[in-house]
Amino acid sequence: MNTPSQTSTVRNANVTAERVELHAHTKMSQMDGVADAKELIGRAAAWGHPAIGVTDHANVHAFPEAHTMGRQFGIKVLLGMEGYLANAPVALIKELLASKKTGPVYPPRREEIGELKSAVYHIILYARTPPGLRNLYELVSLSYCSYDYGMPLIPRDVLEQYREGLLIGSACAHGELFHMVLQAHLNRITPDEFEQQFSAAQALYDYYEIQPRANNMFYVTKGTLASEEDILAINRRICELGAQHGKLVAATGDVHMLKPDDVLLRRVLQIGQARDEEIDEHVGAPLYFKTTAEMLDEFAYLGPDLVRSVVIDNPQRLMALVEAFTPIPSGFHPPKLKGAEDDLRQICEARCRALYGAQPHPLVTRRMQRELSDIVRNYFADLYMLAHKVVKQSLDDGYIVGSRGSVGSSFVAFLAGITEVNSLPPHYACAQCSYTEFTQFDERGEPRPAPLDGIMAEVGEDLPPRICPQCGVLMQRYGFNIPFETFAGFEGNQTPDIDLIFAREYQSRAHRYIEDLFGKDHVYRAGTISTLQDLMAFFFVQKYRKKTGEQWPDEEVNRVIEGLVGIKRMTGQHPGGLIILPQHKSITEFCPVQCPPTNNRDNPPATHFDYHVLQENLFKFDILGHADMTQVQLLSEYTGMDITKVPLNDPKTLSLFSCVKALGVTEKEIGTHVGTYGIPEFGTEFVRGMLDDTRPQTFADIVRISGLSNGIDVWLNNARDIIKNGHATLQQCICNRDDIMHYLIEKGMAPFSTYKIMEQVRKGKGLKPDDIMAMREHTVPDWYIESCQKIKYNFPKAHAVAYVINALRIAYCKVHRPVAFYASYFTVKRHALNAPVVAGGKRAIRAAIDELEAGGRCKLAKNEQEILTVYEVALEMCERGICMRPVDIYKSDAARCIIENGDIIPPLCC
DNA sequence: CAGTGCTGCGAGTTTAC
DNA sequence: ATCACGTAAACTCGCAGCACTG
Ligand SMILES: Nc1nc2c(ncn2[C@H]2C[C@H](O)[C@@H](COP(=O)(O)OP(=O)(O)OP(=O)(O)O)O2)c(=O)[nH]1
Ligand SMILES: [Mg+2]
Ligand SMILES: [Mg+2]
Ligand SMILES: [Zn+2]
Repeated sequence: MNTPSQTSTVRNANVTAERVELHAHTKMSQMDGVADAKELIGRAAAWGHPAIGVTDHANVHAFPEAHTMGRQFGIKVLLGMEGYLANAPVALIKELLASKKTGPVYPPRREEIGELKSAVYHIILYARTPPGLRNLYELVSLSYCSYDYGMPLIPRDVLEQYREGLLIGSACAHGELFHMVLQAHLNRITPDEFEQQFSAAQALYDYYEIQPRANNMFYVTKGTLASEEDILAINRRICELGAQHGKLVAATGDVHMLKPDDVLLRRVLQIGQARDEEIDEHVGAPLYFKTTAEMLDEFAYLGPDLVRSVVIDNPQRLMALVEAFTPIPSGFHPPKLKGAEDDLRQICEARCRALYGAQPHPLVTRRMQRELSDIVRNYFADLYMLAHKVVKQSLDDGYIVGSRGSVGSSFVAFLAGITEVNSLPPHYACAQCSYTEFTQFDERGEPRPAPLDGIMAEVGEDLPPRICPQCGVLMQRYGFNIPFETFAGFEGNQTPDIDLIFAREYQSRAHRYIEDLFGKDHVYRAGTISTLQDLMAFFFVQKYRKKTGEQWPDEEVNRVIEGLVGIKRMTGQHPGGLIILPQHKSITEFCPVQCPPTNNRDNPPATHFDYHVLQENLFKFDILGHADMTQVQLLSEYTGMDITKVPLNDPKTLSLFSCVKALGVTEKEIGTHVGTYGIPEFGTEFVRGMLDDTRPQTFADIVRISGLSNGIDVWLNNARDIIKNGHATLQQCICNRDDIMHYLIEKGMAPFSTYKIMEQVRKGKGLKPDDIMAMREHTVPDWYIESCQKIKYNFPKAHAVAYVINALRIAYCKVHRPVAFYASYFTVKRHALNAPVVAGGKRAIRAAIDELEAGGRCKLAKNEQEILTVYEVALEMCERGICMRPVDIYKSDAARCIIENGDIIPPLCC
């Protein structure tokens, strides 16, 4: 027979109609499937198949990608799943689940499924209609949240309840119907019993599946069946039963890999992860995606008419039953808070009056009004108000909140207390009479021909002192000069998130507060999906080769590794992202949910899809934890000062970023040229090296260093060389993403296109050819274009400013309240603090450092690296004449350092 | 007293901001 | 000698410690 080539990527000319694969696993079939969804769907399209189904084990993770790929390749993709049907009454299943006396059901052991396992069958569930999709999402959610017994089960009763809109197939040899036919074939049940049981069971199904003989050869290998002929007989019998009960029979492949070569991938995967020697023979089965001709050939034994209907006609008829719909409803569906728009306006106006008086400077009013209208138009007012409420609650609870991310670009966010970053251009404001003066704009808000008194400072913190002309007092200095568009874009077409950081201890309380505000069923953790990466794939290959003794050429090793990368390992939870639904929506309209496993039972359930695919449709609020907040809080307690009120333009504090003098030690004593050990984000070897190279003197330049020191190829291979080669100064380089937009607008480019370029570059996607052309036309120099191409990630200026603010607060204490600084530092780093060594003083610390460095410093494990860093800070502390005492069982606190007579007493845990 | 199960913790891995 | 993004969170597994049990 003329079989079309497996590797052919073109439509097979020998058949007049093509089959539809109705049973296919992708890499999302946890550690089982090795077929990439894109490749699978691409191949189905290339072969001219009118559709393909995606049916992963117990999950629907692949839906969004599969749907997108279907569109891309112009082929219908059926959204389905191979579930675990639990053929037992819900009550019994619940009893089994509860039978573990105490504590969580997790983690269930495989062998514990015991008696239940015999009643668990595979079953194919397709979403046939939109309500069917919703039901499928409900079933997935229930299987993970209520019926997870090692595998997420779907009790039969529950399935009946959510039956509407589903298209149900009988699945593989592990399916219920196949199992019954097998029992009858082996005479383990009488024909009467079979007749009765089968009729009852089959009512649930829309179609029966038969599969190639190779899929089920394991029954022969294991000895359950005598020969291949038995497998064929069972398939013939299933066809008869289909005719008898008026159900379609479809030939399906139970695809687990794209092509024959990839059978090896699945074996490597299986052996790689096997705990013991239980290696399933079945895993060698050739479950690759089959052409129409191959399937016609395989099932030829059914006779010419039947083979055509099971391979081509029936699958096509089933495919036609499935309606067209998307896995996630389109549009942005943000949550609502009653009266948010008015409340936000009022809050902003009140704050504005407090800072800038009853008649604020026109620039201030204009910026506020422009932002507010944008915010309202894009349905963000409610989200601002939500953030405002969370911040307020936290402050009321006595925990400070830090700002983070691009929201700091919004002046309204500043007025609403969501960020500490004032994004206006640099200006003076009198605390007494509210007189406001911008250096770059006149009293009408128009650009000045020359800056006020020639003041060139780029941000408020760098402004020289100035006396209010009206009342003669020193004025406040504000403004970090950040455009709103870095957050909101130009046409309201992007959906940014809002990021807040809290002390770690408060993070979960903030989460709970949001749950209370919107109701538990409207707040979900963003879910994540972890997949196999290169390193583990390589280990799997090693293990396989060791077990089998096979030698492979390098290309084969690489092929297998590449093939294994991206296979789903497990699902997880986002570090702090909460998805918040509008009141009238339910999560299963968008995706299923799953419960947090093991220790995190208090966390809200997580979305089954990751945030990436939900981003355009639902709002995410990032409530992150950060040690900085804990440290600032501790510093306030140790010093009795409000650390958030500390001056940010103190020369001694700023000098830490360029020399060690303010610490009263020599470079030699502490082993570095700058004073930023222990200052968050500025203390690493890399960043200290940058500071040494650039010696920043101003707040603005420290913000630049912050941008340059975060992300690959921003400083090294990029800005550093540009400065060294004399193409540009530090101030002209791309330091933060806003710089790009600012520079290109200045060059005369259209604002929206500069925004798009900025977004591309900050995500590491480089420039499009069109962009490069446009940039050249506007006389953008080559070094600038190259720099854009290299950047892999770039901060927004607002984020850099927020973090520099925190760094400077901590640095202020390092200079002026050193004991409190070291006490707070060691408290936050207590997991890496070896108190006995540090209490031993300089000599002991030096010895410990030498010991760690003896084996070569880049060889150090991650935790050893952290311990080393803590030693370096400890050494500096000793050089400044501050001592750590040994742990004191009477005086030491459980978790934090205590200060007594200028000495630090470490916590008990150290 | 050995066996069992629960609990907490560190290491390793991945994702995310 | 080395060319470095910094930091937070979650999950799995294995192991040690401890209480309970037959
Ligand atoms: N060092 C470092 N910081 C990051 C990275 N990704 C994100 N951050 C920090 C800086 C971001 O401003 C902040 C918040 O991240 P987001 O994902 O919310 O992005 P951002 O707010 O910048 O932009 P957005 O408007 O939300 O798209 O977290 C990274 O890869 N490295
Ligand atoms: Mg953000
Ligand atoms: Mg974010
Ligand atoms: Zn005044």
